[in-house]
Amino acid sequence: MPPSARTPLSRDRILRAAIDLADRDGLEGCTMRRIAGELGVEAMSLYRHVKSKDDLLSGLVDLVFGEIELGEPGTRDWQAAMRDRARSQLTALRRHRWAIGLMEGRMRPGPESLRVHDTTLGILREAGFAFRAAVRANSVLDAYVYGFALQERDLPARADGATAEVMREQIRPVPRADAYPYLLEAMGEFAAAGYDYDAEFSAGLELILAGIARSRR
Amino acid sequence: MPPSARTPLSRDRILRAAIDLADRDGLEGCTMRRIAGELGVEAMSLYRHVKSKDDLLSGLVDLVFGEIELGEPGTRDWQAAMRDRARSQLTALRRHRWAIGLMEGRMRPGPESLRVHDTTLGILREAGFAFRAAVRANSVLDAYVYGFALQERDLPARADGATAEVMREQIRPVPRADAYPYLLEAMGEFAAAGYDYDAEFSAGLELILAGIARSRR
DNA sequence: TGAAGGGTGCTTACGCTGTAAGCTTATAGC
DNA sequence: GCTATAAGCTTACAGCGTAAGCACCCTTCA
Repeated sequence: MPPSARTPLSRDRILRAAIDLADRDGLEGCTMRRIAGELGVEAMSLYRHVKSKDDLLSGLVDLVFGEIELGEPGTRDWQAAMRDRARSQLTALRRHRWAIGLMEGRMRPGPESLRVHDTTLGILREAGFAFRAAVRANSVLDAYVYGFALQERDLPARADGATAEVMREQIRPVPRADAYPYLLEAMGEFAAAGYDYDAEFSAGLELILAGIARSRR
Repeated sequence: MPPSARTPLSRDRILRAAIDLADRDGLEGCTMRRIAGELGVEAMSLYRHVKSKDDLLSGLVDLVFGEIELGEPGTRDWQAAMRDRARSQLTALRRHRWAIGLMEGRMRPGPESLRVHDTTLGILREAGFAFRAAVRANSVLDAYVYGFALQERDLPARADGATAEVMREQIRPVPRADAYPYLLEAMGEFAAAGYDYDAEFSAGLELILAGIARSRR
């Protein structure tokens, strides 16, 4: 193959290949050799552009942060802004489920991570939140979004009949299945009427936004 | 060595050794060979008592769920009960930071996990929550606790001077450090006055509890 | 007393991982 | 056209989870 035919490797191309692979095969499917393979290259070649696997993961995380959309501080109602931010964040986490456990764990946050945190804080500050209150509101909302994404990722269940069946299956091996009456009640209900993740997310979000609004008097 | 001198292996002994190892060295330090080493045994011997590494992890997770303390449904004020539960859950997650990303991800939840979810639901139901409201309240609280634990785990920072220094360090490599004015403000504040995780957790928790109480009118 | 059988732990081996060291080839500047 | 530099490749190693099969001990029954 003529050398001109191959696009040169770059950190960006590597990260993009890696994120696609992770989206498709999960984090443990995203190995250096597979990423390289995807780019028609050997594993060790990646190390010219990436310090280590951990560095690569940091890059991926920052790419995900980059997908979170935020308005400008001071341009809108803070509740609307925070609502949009939470939704955008959830969307990004849904698109890249493997990232959920990684988002906050990086030793040195990338520029997109810094941007997100700074802007969110800014929105609250410009809306008149006292410093401590802004940090707290931000922390509570953030915790909620991550936690929700975590729950949602791990319930293999969507709200169809299969869900209830799966859960019932899980409970069966237990000595006395009726030892969990409330859980069984829940399963029956969901099997009958379904469970709408989006609606539940919104409901929880509104509840928290109201709590924040109220807590600053 | 005389055979009577060695305690026989068992699933329970293995899980206990593994949880200690994970607490000490983190999840990636907790390999089959190391666990075995801790017990004076070869790696493959573990497979007599544990189906796979994943099975072992499920066992660990259920052990952590087992540390979450809950009262009996119907015996107390639901807010007090949920507050205690959230604190107990956070304590368990702090003790076993490696577990945070694993707690909800198991394909078949163990008996302790089922107990926790059932009892929490029960507390709310017995306090008069409608079915959907109980599930929602539980989900929001759960999300908050996991999310908070996640944030807390990943900020290597405690609220001392080192924290601000670390964060400042992280921002430095960025083109224009003053591109993050709100973040810098936050760092300055925390460096001066500290950041109390427990207090922040409580504040967020109360905010959510109030939101839940209000949302059911 | 002895033989059979099952459970327990060990040995060996395989394919996978991240990555250190050093080599080779392509490119750019004079 | 020669040389310095960078980019990608090759080889190799230690460690991972675990499949297959062996060796031993402990129980049970004749």
